Amino acid sequence: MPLLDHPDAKAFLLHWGEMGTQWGVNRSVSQVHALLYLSDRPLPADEIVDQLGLARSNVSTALKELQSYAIVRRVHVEGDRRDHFVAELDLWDMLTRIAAERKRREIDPTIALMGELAARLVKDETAPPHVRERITRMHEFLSTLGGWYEQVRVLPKPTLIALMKLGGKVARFLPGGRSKAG
Amino acid sequence: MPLLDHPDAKAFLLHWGEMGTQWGVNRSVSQVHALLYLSDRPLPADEIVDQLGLARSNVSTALKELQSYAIVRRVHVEGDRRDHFVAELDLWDMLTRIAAERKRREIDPTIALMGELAARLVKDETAPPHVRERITRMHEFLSTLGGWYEQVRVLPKPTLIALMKLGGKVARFLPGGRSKAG
DNA sequence: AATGTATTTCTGTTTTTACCGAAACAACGG
DNA sequence: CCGTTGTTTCGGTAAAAACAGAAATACATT
Repeated sequence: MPLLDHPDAKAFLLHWGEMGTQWGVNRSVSQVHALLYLSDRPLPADEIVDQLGLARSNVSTALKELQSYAIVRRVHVEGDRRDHFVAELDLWDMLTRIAAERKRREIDPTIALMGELAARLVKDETAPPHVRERITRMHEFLSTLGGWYEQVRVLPKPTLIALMKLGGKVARFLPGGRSKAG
Repeated sequence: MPLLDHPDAKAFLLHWGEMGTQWGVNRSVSQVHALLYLSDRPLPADEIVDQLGLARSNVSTALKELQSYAIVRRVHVEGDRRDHFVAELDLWDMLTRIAAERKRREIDPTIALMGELAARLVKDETAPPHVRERITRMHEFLSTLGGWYEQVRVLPKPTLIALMKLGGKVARFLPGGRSKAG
C-alpha cells in the first residue's frame, strides 16, 4: 500500500513541498525529500516517480540535489540492481547539513563579493562615503555571522543540543550581569 | 547624482536582488531594500521607481512587504507631502526582524500543522507506525527549535552580540566537559 | 465639496521557472 | 554484446511569478 494513501502522510508531503518553494527550493525536490523521510525503507527512483507522479528526469535531478545537500544518500538493497535512496532521519543532522550547504552556496560568495567591493571602495576617492560605509558594515556583519557559524558548526552534536536546550539561559554565563534569565 | 551610477553600489544592489530570489523573496523587494540601505537619505517612491526602473505599482508592493518585515519604515520629510522611506541600518536588528517574521509566517504554521497531524496519528490505528513516529519527531524538533528561538529572541541585543562573539566557546560553560574549546 | 496629489488595487501581459517526455549517452553486469 | 539501470540534455508546454499600466481609492489642502 502506497505511503501517500494515508491522508496525513499526504498532507505532510504537500506542506513540505510548499515550504520548499518559500525558501527557494523547488517543489519536486522537497516532495521527494518528504517522501523519503516518511518511508520506512529505501526507495528506488521508479517508485518515487510512481508515488509522486513526477517525470523520471525530474526525480533524477531532485535526488542529485538532495544528495548534494547530504540529506539523502544512495544505498544498496540486496537482490536488486537498482539504486535505492534513503533520507537522513536525524533532524538535527539534516538541519546542520542544509545550513552548511546553503552557506557554502550563497552566503560565502556574498561575503566574498562584499569584501571585494569594500576593498575597492576604501581606495575610491569618488565613492560616496555612506556607500563605502554601508557596504563595509555589511561585509563585517556577514563575516562575523559566518565566523560564529564556523565555530558552532564543529561542536559535537550533543553539545549543540545541550546549548539549544539551555536556550536564553546561556546568557547568565556572560560577564556584566547581562542576563535576564540568570 | 543617482546612487546607482556608482558601479560598486550597483553590483551590491544586483547581488542583493539575486540573493533575495534564492531565499524566496522577490527580486523587486530585495532591490528596493538594497537601494534604501545604501541611501543616505529617505527616498520617496517615485525616486525608487526612477533609480530601479520598476513600475510604480511594483515599488508600492515592495515597500509594503518591506514594512511588514519592519526593516523599512515610512518617515516624514518636511516640506514634502510625499511619503519617504528609510531602511533599518542596524544589521543585527534587520536580521532578527526578518527571522521573526519568517518564523511567524512559515515556521509557526508548519509547527501547528505537524501538531495536528501528530495528534490525529496517535489515535489512528490504521496509520503506519513509522509515519506516526516521523511526523511526531518532526513536530518535536520544530517545536524545540521554535522554543529556543523565542528564548534567544528576547535577549537584549548586546547580550546576543556578546554570545555570538563568544562563538563555540559558550560550550565550555556546559557541565560534563563537552567542550573542545574550553 | 473640489481639486490636485499620493497610494493602492486590479487586470492583463510578459517573463521566468518548473516540468514532462523523448532521446542520447554512460555505466554495469550477465 | 545485449539488456537493464541511470543520468543528462533538449524541445516544448504549462504553471507560476513578476511586472506594467490603468483604474480606483485615499488624503490633504483649500
